Amino acid sequence: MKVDKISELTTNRLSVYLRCLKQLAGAGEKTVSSEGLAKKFHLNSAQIRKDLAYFGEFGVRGVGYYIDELREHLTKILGLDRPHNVAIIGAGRLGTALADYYRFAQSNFTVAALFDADSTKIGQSIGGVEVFDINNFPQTAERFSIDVAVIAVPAEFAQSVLQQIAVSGIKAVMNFAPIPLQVPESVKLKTVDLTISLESLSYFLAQPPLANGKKN
Amino acid sequence: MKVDKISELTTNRLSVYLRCLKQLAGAGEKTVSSEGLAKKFHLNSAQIRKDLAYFGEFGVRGVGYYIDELREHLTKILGLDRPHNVAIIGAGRLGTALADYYRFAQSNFTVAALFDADSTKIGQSIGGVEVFDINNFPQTAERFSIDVAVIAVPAEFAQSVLQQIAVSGIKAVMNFAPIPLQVPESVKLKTVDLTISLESLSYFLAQPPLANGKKN
DNA sequence: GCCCACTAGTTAAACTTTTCACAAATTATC
DNA sequence: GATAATTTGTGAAAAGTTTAACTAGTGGGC
Repeated sequence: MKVDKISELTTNRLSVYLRCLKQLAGAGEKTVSSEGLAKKFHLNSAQIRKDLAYFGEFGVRGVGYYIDELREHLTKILGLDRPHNVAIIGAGRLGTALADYYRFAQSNFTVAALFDADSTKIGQSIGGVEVFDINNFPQTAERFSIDVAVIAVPAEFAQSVLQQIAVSGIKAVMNFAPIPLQVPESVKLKTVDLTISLESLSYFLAQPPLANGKKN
Repeated sequence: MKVDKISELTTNRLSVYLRCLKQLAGAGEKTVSSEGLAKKFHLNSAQIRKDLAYFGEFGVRGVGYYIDELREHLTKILGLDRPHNVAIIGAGRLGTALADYYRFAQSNFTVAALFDADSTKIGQSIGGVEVFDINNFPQTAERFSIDVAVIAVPAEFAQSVLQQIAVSGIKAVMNFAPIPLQVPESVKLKTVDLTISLESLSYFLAQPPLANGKKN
């Protein structure tokens, strides 16, 4: 089943499937059916099959999926078979926390450099990662083979930082600044907005509970 | 336009609109049209109108929306007209970083308490917020009038923490643990998965750039 | 080697979300 | 007060996503 464009919803789920497979492999399982995966992790089996079928025929009818084999496929599809070097822009509270978080989440992502505009921070080492001058981003990014940037600066600086990142050829950016950004053609931007998430919970709390007990 | 259930996509956008309105108000604007908002923040004007119309007729035809008035409406709809007390479960790297982050993001959310199972952490004060024993969650949550909980514990503990939270009557939970959770009926769970976000960027990098320059 | 149980891949239907397009309402202008 | 210029609110179309149902392989048991 070949298709032009794969939805981001699908690729996000591939990450989830991969994680589930790791868990099953850890438990010593050799194969798993789409139904088995679905039951265990509260997913829909048809959706799993469909998501996987976009990329090839990985399963065996009557058997299911060989876990090790499917893990390899997904790892490759997601580009996790090679290392990625991450730069975090903004060595403030959030930036350093993210650096720490990703450093200890064992994965193919290495936080290779922090960047800041504050001269008192530049040159410091935070958890073994040096803070560089944001104005030298292009050279430093090249030196460390950065391919993913994380924006963790205050909202008002996010747009100009994004521009700086973009011109130095970075293609993948994760943004934590709570502000809509104008995204250059060349860049894939993924925004995580911690404020929106909280406010959406607040909305839920503000709703009058339904009298009939129907799910909201 | 009354409707049974409001989509979460809609309520998330309400947060965005509210933020845009704050910015416009700060710039001294008095009214704004859906088209004006859309242009300025890269949204779709019909969608803005529709999202707002779910909750009432806030606009004036021929004029647009009165910014102050609409802000008040949205603030109320999102339940941001009253304070919320947040508990963060897990006083590790991520938990403390989030506590810090939310403490300084000026908003109606106050991080009132941290919780952990590690006895060496319990009793400590981190950024002015005390760490309590997770086993006393129900009493402590009651004492601080907690209405939102944030799960920032390792994946393997997330499910049991969620259960503990749920039984003590908390209705809104934000989860940072990268694992699918079984959610009790009474709870609204919002998961933010920092790993999936990164992996989805990795997928993008792994894709061969399209020869015809079509957008991917 | 044939049948049965099982399960992937796929087509089609159902559902959700976004976008379009226009009638209805409002203000400014003459 | 009629006319033109706006701009909302909304019904309908379009696009996208999920779920269900079905077809076609696969392997084990006999």
